[in-house]
Amino acid sequence: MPELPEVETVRRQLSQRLPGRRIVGVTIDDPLCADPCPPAQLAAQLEGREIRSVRRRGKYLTIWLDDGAQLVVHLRMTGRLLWWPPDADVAPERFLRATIDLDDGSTLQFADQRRFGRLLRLDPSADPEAHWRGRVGVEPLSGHFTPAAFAAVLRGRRTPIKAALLNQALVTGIGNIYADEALHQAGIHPETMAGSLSATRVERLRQAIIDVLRIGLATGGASIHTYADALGGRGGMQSQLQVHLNEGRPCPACGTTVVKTRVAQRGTYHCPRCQRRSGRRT
DNA sequence: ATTTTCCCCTGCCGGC
DNA sequence: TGCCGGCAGGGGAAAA
Repeated sequence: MPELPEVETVRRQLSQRLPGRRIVGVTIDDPLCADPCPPAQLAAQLEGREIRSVRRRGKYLTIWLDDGAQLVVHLRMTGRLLWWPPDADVAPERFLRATIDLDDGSTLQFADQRRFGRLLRLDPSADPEAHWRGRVGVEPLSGHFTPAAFAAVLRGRRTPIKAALLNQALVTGIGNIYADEALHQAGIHPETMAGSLSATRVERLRQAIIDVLRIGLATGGASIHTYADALGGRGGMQSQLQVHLNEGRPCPACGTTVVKTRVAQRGTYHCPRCQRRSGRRT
C-alpha cells in the first residue's frame, strides 16, 4: 500500500523528470479512474499543458501545470505511476488505466489492479485549499509536526490510537504499515485510547512516526503487494518490518510471538510484550 | 462534532 | 479440479 514513504519516493523520481515537459497526449482506458469527470474532458484539459512541479500532500501526488491547475493522483491500494524514458520499449502494463505522453517522447503510465486509484484535476479558479481542508492534516516529516501539534490533534480523542494514526485529517501520510511499526517502536498498544496517552508517550510516538517514515523513505518504501516506484523498482522496507505482517513470528525486540488483531476495521499487528495494554482503553 | 459502518474493486487463498 | 465465500485495505459518504 503506498503510504507517505512510497508516494514520496515516486514524487522524487518524477520531480527530476517531469518539470519542463509538455503534455502532448492523454489516453484514459478506464473511465473509473477519472470519475466523476468525463475522461474526454480531463484529457482535453491536460493536453497542451506544461508541467511545472511535482509535489505531495499526504498520500496525494500533485502535478502542477502551467495554467495553475493541479493534476492530483492518488494510488490508493494498488496504483502505480510508471515513467518511461524517450524511445523506451514501453511495456504493456496489465492493469493500465491511463497514459500521459510527453513532448520529449517520454511516457507516464497509470496502472491500478484494484481500480481504487484516482486522477483528479483541481481547477485554478477554485480555492486551492478547498480540496484539502479537513482531509489532510499535518505532514509528519515537516517542521509543523511538533510535540504540541501532535498532542493537540490527539487531545480528547476517544478512538484507539491506531485509528487516530490512520485518520489522514489528523496526521497525513501514515497507513496501516507505518502505523503498526510506529506503535511498536513506541511501545504502545494499538487499542489505547488516543486521548489518554501521557505526554511522554505521545512524544515517544511522535519520534517513532518520524523514525519509521524516514527508514521507509531511506529504503525506497515497502513493496508488499504491488507497489513499485516510478521506475518500476521495488523498495526494501518490507524486510525491515518489525511486526507488520509478522503474525506468529518472534518480535525482533523481545522474541515474543507477534499477534494479529483487528482494530478500526484494519488488520493490526503488535507485540503483546513490547506493547502492553495500559491506561484507559476504548 | 466525533465516531463508526458500509462500500467500492479485484486477485488471491482456503475450504469443500 | 473448480466453485465460492471471505479477506485485503484508503478513503469518502452515510449513518449513528
